[in-house]
Amino acid sequence: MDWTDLQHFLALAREGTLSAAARNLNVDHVTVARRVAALEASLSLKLVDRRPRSYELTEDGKRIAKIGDPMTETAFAVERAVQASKSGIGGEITISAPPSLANVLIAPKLIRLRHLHPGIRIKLIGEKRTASLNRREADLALRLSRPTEPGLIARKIGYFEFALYGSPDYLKTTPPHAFAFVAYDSSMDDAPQQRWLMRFAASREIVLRTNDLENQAAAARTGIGLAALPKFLGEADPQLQRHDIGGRPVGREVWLVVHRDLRRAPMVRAVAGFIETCLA
Amino acid sequence: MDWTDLQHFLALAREGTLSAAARNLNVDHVTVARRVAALEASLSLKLVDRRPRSYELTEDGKRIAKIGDPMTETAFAVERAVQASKSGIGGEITISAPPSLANVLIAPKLIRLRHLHPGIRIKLIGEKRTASLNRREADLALRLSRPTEPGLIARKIGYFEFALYGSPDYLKTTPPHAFAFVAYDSSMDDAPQQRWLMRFAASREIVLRTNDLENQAAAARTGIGLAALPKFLGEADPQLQRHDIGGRPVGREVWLVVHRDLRRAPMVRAVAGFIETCLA
DNA sequence: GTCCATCTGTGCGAATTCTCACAACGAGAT
DNA sequence: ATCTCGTTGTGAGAATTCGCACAGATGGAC
Repeated sequence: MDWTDLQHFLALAREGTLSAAARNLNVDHVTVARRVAALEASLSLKLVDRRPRSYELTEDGKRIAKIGDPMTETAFAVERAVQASKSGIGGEITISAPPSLANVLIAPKLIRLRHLHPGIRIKLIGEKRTASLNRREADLALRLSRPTEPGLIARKIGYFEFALYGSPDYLKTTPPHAFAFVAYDSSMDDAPQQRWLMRFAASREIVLRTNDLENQAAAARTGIGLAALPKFLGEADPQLQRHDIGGRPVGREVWLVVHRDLRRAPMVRAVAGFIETCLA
Repeated sequence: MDWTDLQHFLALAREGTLSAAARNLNVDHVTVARRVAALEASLSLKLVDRRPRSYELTEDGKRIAKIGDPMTETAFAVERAVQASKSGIGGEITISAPPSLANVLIAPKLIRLRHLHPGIRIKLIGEKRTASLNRREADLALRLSRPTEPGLIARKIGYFEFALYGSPDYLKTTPPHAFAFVAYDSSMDDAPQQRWLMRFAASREIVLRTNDLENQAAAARTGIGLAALPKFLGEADPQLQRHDIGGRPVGREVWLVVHRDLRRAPMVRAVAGFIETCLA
């Protein structure tokens, strides 16, 4: 049995479509189709039903995929072990962080990291979707809450508060009872800063909902209303002015997360230390 | 990371040499060498030291091999699951058995099995070395004692006794105090039939030691001395005559062994049932 | 309806990979 | 000493595999 064939089949089983599996494996979708067909031939067992617009696993295929799935996990464990084995500081390291943190607090300071360790190549992923450290989509991650996945080690390395910001002109001309607001869309309704904003807004209007914090800031700058922004974003922007309100301010913790297997890797330690200084 | 590269590296780590790994994987040794080199290149990590006459794992290589080893086990589990998934009775099935059992009790009757299930292809391995059912070197195995490996299911399906045999002429002309004996070599000193023979021989001479029971039988036929042979071998041979001695006879049980994962596979059940009738 | 995005299937040329044959070398047996 | 067996290394040709470009088809948005 060809292991690569099996790898492609497992990717197909996991992702659901040839194309998604192909993206996942960084190959052409045709290759996935061919390898799955080759696996079926070598096992003399039908694993998928080829429907006009989709591949569907047969019962046998589902069973095989379930049994073979641990191979994927082990393969990732091997990759982590490899990364951990690398003694020198050099090569590529991937950092995942919420976009705003990545843009404002990390990216501008990366030049210093390059200066400290010239051999290093940094890949910074600013994504809302939390990258999986288990699957080695990233070596290090910044998160706003303590992760619960097993195998991950998290350290609280920072804290930041939110405040309401609007354009100076808007704040000067608009009475508080007429404030309009900019918020995340409803998928973020559980986030503390969103609840905080909603409670303060009460019955006043939400004029814009967007998932992107930069968009919220941009909207607030134009004078459309008030947005809840991290202070590290709002204070640095001359086109935004803080509007203080009473009560307990809301804030989020910043956690630095690393997989247990990579904890001791020199490069990971170096970069983790650097990120801590960024947030100090 | 290429899974096939990893597979080749794991085989090398397990087998110790390029050539042995190549045999194990049914490829050329050059292929193993290249794939291991490719793996090292893609991981940027040295896994083996290339010495003039051997490959030796580096510390990193040992660690990686240990971590990746479960992949091999899972791959075998997949193969077993595939075999178990095959609904019809057809295709190849591998049976492992001690050579004498294979030759005398199984092989002559296989024609009947073919008759019952024309689609079946049988691979009968008569080896002293017990094939690993876990690694799917065989689907079914006959053993002379209950196996202890986890995951295996064993049923006692037979019992046979040993007796001493020599050529009729030898037994007629030789007084018991002058008997000479044919035995297994010392690697079999723990086997019940060997201990039984040795105790009876006491100080009398062992003139031939051979691992192969057929050789023992052939030697006994020529009149060199007495050999401890299964009755199913000795009684059927007109050139051999039993020499009864007092005391408890020695015998061995016959166990039919199958991996838990294959227990319910139709073809395995069919062949297992057939083998039981062979020994009934 | 039309457009657009997404998915799978096909044919072909290019790149890669494998096997084969041969070589060199050392260990152990005779 | 010689022979045989098993090991790794090298080079070349053959076989395989892959990616690309394009096609067809479907569902959703407008």
